[in-house]
Amino acid sequence: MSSINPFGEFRNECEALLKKALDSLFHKASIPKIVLELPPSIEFGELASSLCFELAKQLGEKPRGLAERIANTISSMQFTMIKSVEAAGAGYINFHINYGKFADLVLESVRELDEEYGFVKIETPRKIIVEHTSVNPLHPIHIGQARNPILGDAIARILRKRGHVISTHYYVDDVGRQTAIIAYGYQKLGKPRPKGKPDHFIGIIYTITSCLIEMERLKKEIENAENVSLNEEAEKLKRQLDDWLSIAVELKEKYPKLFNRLLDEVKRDENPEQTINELNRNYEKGEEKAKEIIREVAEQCLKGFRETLSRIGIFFDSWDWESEFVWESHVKKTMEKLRETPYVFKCGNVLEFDAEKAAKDFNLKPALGLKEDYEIPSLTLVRADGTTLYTTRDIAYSIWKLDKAEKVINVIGMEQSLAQLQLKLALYALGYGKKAENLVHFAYNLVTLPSYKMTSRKGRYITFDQVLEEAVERAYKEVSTRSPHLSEEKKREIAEFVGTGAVKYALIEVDPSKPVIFTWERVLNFERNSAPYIQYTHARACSIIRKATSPPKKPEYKLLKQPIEHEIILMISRFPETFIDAAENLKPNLIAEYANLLADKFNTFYNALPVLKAQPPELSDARLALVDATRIVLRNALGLIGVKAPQKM
RNA sequence: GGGCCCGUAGCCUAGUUUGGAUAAGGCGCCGGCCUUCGGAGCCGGAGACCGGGGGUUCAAAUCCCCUCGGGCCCGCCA
Repeated sequence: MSSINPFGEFRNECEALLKKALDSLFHKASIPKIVLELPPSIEFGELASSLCFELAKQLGEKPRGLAERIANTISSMQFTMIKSVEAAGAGYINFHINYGKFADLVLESVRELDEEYGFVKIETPRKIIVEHTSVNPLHPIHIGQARNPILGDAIARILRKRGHVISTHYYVDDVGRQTAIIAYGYQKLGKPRPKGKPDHFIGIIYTITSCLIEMERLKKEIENAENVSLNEEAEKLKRQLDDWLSIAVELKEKYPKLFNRLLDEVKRDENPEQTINELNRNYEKGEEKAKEIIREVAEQCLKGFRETLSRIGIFFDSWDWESEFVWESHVKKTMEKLRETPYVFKCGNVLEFDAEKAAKDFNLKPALGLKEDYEIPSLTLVRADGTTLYTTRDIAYSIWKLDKAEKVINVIGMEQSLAQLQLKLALYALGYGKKAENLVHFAYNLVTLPSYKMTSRKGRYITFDQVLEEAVERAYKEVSTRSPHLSEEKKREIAEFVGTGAVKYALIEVDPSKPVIFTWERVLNFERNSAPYIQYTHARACSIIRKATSPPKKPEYKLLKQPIEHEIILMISRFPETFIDAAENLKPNLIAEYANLLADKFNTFYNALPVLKAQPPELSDARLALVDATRIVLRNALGLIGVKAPQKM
């Protein structure tokens, strides 16, 4: 006897009995929809219904009386998984589980299904593209961006286990002004070979170059503004310039050689702005020289990204280059089609998309959760010089993705909500409305630093590599004090999965819609961070199993009578429902929370009750099965969020 | 000015989609545990008018309206 969803079996039985009782007692019309809820405490049973409150209103009777009648009716019926049904409180009906039978079902199911326990498959699997990370190849991945790969990877893992066919995509944003700027700087330096990690090296060049370029640009604009005596405007620009000047001082101090060389080179160029724009135009055209230099820079960066991401077990099925969509005319064709719709208008030499009109014509505001009187800003599609903008190219890319898959989940920060909305509306305008419904913007809130705002353009950031390094280093010290007897190699290995696990957990445990303020304390304090705690708990369970002379031979599950044992069995039985919830609502944090709670309960059990030395042997065997099941569920849960479950640590 | 997101003990968070019983964890604080299988652990305690005000309801942290505080967006950046 085994079940992929043991708690579901209990739930079904309760529902069926409740329905039967209601049908026999009351008229169909007065019966409210049956919903069973999880009671706040185990003393109220494992499932409960509050429908008597509603029923009472309909019938003009007291809820408590109704609850008693229903409970009595059910009690006279036949049931298997239920121990008792009681009326309670002001009018609740509480269902209590028969733990003797239930423990048998739960523990046998977990141990039999093992690596598949909990992963209830969806009836209709779909082909889903999860696009995540997609950090621009200009600078290293910083901690503000690190929430993206971790969430994206967890979502992909969860949906895959749900039975969907998942393909993870990285969108390489190699087109645009910013890539032209870094390529410009790289070229001016004579294509230097990177010192250290390539993305870090590129990041430094990028910041210095864009700083120098911005200062040049601002100086000219200030001049212009003063010539036509726009004093207020000039003041504003001067403040911006001051900001960049202070950054220039920082950069010059940190990287004197690179800074001075780039400064000389930029000064020698009569019009750097023009050179950069030309490079950008040439790249969009697919001109060989531009291609060579920009691709070289981008590849250097991606090499660094792959290094970082593979360290934490994140890989991609596809690397999609934005430039390919330009060169292969996807963008051009999409633009041509879009121009034929009534939603594109000219503003000088600039092409604009009328998102507001599209939303109105297709009556999409209610469905998109927008107020009717909110006017959606228009989106610029093409610059005066004929080059395209990011979101324009993203329209073509989105169509490509939607052609390849039935559903597309884009993991993108919530600051891009408006652009994602405009993109979606453009798809409707193009006649892709049906497909656009399957385009999901998985938005997450920002990771910020308490002291200053991270900006990659200004080079003010903490890199993800730095965070991982610190975390692993700190874990190493921790391991060394706790287990000094281990070999150096072993210590390093443990430090690696503890440190990276802690970082992952810290970024995944919080609801993605909430902002996270990054502090070293938050990520590196292993006393408070739950990943090492859960890993430790798992290792503890493994340790007991190692010490057992044999697998449980004749467990007598009826002997598991302690409340904490019941709580663990119940919790384990609910893993499948938690998994479904996390998968259907894209909430990886539920898994993190679940694993932590299960670990808590297991540690309570561990401290209170003996396993191997328990008497009689049938009880010892039953507890051993409980330990084994907990081990399996902890491992399966950690696997969903990409955290290693170690046998020892 | 408009739009979106967030607000729960000193601090970090769960619970809000689908309203139900005593608002749940962790950190920190106070007091205990060499109890056998791993102390990255366990047990106990103090600590919250769920940002504020109205409303709907038998029932509101949860739904509606107003309001305050913080963040983000409204670019020929991405």
